[in-house]
Formats: sequence, C-alpha cells, structure tokens
Amino acid sequence: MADERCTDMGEAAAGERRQRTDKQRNRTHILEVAEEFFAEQGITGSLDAIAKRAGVGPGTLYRHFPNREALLAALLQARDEELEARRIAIQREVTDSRAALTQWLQALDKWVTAFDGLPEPLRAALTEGTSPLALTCQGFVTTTEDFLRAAQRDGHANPRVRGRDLFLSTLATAWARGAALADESSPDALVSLMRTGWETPARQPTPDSDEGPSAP
Amino acid sequence: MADERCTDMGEAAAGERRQRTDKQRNRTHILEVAEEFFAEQGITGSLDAIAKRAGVGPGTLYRHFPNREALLAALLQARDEELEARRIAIQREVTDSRAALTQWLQALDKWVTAFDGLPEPLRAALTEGTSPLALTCQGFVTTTEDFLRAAQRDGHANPRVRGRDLFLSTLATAWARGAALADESSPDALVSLMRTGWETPARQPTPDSDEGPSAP
DNA sequence: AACAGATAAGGAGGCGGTCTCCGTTTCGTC
DNA sequence: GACGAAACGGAGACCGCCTCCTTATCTGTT
Repeated sequence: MADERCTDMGEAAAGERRQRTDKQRNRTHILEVAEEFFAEQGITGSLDAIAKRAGVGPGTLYRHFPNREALLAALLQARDEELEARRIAIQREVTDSRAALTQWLQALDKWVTAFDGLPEPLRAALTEGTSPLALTCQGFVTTTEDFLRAAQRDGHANPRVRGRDLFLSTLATAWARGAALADESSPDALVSLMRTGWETPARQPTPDSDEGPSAP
Repeated sequence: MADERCTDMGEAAAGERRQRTDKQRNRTHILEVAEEFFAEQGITGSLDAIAKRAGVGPGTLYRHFPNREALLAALLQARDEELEARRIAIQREVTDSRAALTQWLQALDKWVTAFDGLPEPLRAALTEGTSPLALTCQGFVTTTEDFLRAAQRDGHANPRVRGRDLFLSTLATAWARGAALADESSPDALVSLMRTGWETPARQPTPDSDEGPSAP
C-alpha cells in the first residue's frame, strides 16, 4: 500500500535503474517459503531457518524484511486484498445490516487466524503504531465501524459498542482459541458470547453501580 | 499446594535433615526481586537479569525455579490465597447470585492482571496441563463454574454458557487490555461486552444457520 | 571445636535465536 | 566486455535460556 514494490516488475519511475531481477526473485521466493513455514510452525519460528530453507543468507532475508513484523505484513498483504474484496462483496450483496456485520466479523476472524499466533503481533501493532501491520489493522477497524454503524442504525446492534471494541474482541477471541481448554466447543462459545454482547440492543443494561465490590 | 516448601521453616518431616537456611533465604530473596522486576518490566524480562539483581548466579535461580512458569507460579501463590479468601468472602456475604458471579469475575480479572503479560502463560498452562500454573487455573475454573451454576439456577445467567468459557473470556479480556488501542475506554467496553454475553438469559439466541457466509 | 558428608551456590559455557557488517558476487548499462 | 552499483552471503557479535561441574557452605555428629 505504502510503496510500490508489489508491482509485478521492478519498473523504475524515471531514468532510474531497474530493480534487479534477482532481488525480486529472492523476495518472492522468501515469501513463499515463509508462508509455508509459518503455516507449519506458527509465526514464532526462527527467521534464520526460513532463510536457510529458502537457500539465502540471513542477511538477504533481513535486507528484504528488517524484522518479523515486516515479513508478516508482506505475507498478509495478499490476504488483505482478499479481505477487502470480501468487504466489498458483503456490502454489495448483503442487505441486512445485522447479517452483514456478522459476516464481516467472520471474515475478519478468518483473516486474523491465518497463522498460528497472529493475534499477538496484531495487538502489539495496534498499540505501538510503528509496525507495518498497524496501518492495515487501522483500516479494518474503520471498516468494522462502518458495518457496525449500519447495524446500529437499524437497531440490530447495541449503540454503546464501538468498532474498535469489536475488532479487539475478534482478536481476543482468536487468541483464546489457541487455548480452547482442550475442548472444541469453547471457540464457538466465545464467539457467541461476544455476539450476544453486541447483538441485542433491546434490554436495558444493568446499572453498574448496584454491584460494585465492597472489597478493594 | 503440592509440596510443603511453603511452610515457614524448612522443618523436615521425619528424621530427615533440615532445609538449609541459606537456601530458604535465597528463595525468598529471589522471589522479592522477581516480583519487583516483573512488576516493572512485565513477565517477559530476562531471568538471568533477575538472578543478577538478586545477587545470585543463574544456576541458583534455576535450581529453585526450573523455568519461568515455576517462578511465576511461586510468585502467584500468595495472590492465589488472596483470591481464595475473596471467593469465600463473596460466597459468605453476597446473597444475590448474579452479583456474586460478577464480583468473582472482577476478582479473577484482577488476579489475572497481576503482571503485564500474565494471560499468555496462563492460557498456555490451560492447554498443556504440565505447567505448575495449570492446577491453580483449573481450580479457578471450577470455582467459576460454581458461581455460574448458582446464577443460572436463579435465571441470572445464560444456561448455555460454561464456566471455562467465562474463565477464558476473562483471560482474553485481560489480554486485550494490554493493547487497549491507545484508548482507556476499550477495557471496560470489552468487559461489558462479555457481561452482556453471559448475563441475559431472556432472549432466544438467533439461529446460526440464517446468515452463514456464502463465500468459503 | 573440629570433622565429614550432604547440600547448595556460582558461573563458565553450550545452544539457539536475532540481527549487522563487510568482502564478494552478480546484474544492468554503456 | 567492462564498469559501477546493487544485492548477496555468512561470519560473528550479542543476548537469553538453561546445564554442568567445581567450589563453598551448612548441619549433625563425635
């Protein structure tokens, strides 16, 4: 999004030298290998190991992707586009705003679960803002807000809930799924817990004051 | 809980030799230092650094606490007792089962937030079961189940929710709080989202089938 | 009080991970 | 082809976890 090294060939803008083909090739190959590697071992696997498997030196890997987050961001970019496409599809096809929000959250959940351990760096990106992942996240928060606003307008969602809360919840749910308490029913349970949380605007929320703890 | 090295002095059971006083002293001192250290830097700080700050060699630290989890577990033990006391207090004083569950969840949340980054190893302990933290967690899940059952009996809680889901949610919420999206309102928002999830048993949950995604 | 045996402390060092620096190679251009 | 810029490779610095073996310390006994 930010720069154009994702364009197919490294075409120089003006009279500048063209990007070297070996660089492009290496980049692509590293990404392929990393994708496979992260899919196998989760995102905490050794970067040097990825370099080795890709048949390049560590230096090469780190020149292309200065750290794990950068690599992750590049890897996620393709999926970003998928998700964006999904967003457009939902907005075009799904007229019921409640169903639209639900489907968007499902899509988001799937994106967030692309690799094992992904929620952690995403959360970190959210706070630090310096990560290459941060921008993407922010965009999806905004999208979530759009869907949410529509659902709220139609009375399908609790008006006090915010888009970022929903995004964070999705992240947290995906994170928790990593545990699942050795029990496959928990993931669904959490999702529906969260859904019940945002979905019903009908009931008056219980006043907070009536059961504050007397102990500190 | 499992062994008795928590007894005040290292009194031997039978004709066995007494525990050396320097060992006891070191253990205590390491714990003090670790508590301070984790409070400052979160639980991911270097263990060697703790040993250094405590003025002992790394070997000494690792003999007392074979890994980070063991150290954490020892550190948490005092707080376990606090939480247990709180449980008893709630069960004794709070008659309304809904308020009791809420207060218990608050206490749990506080315990889980004792140190920065704590939710992560707790979640891991939950799945792997081999961790010294696992037993404690399991106990708290059970307690949560007790409170929840009571609330469900009185019609205050959704009967489909399970104790472990609530525990996991608490964990996940605490985890998310680490991010908070640079925004102090999110933590509360998540907690209330979750609460709305378990609290209302009145509404019939929307059938899942009506809005499944058409896309894969 | 001194001794002997058990017990614990200390810390060097192995391992594996991240990341950097610089000599060498490869590529695009003239 | 030859030249210069660009990219590569990998040795190695640094750090964190953890182990192993030597040395120091403590405890119960004579």
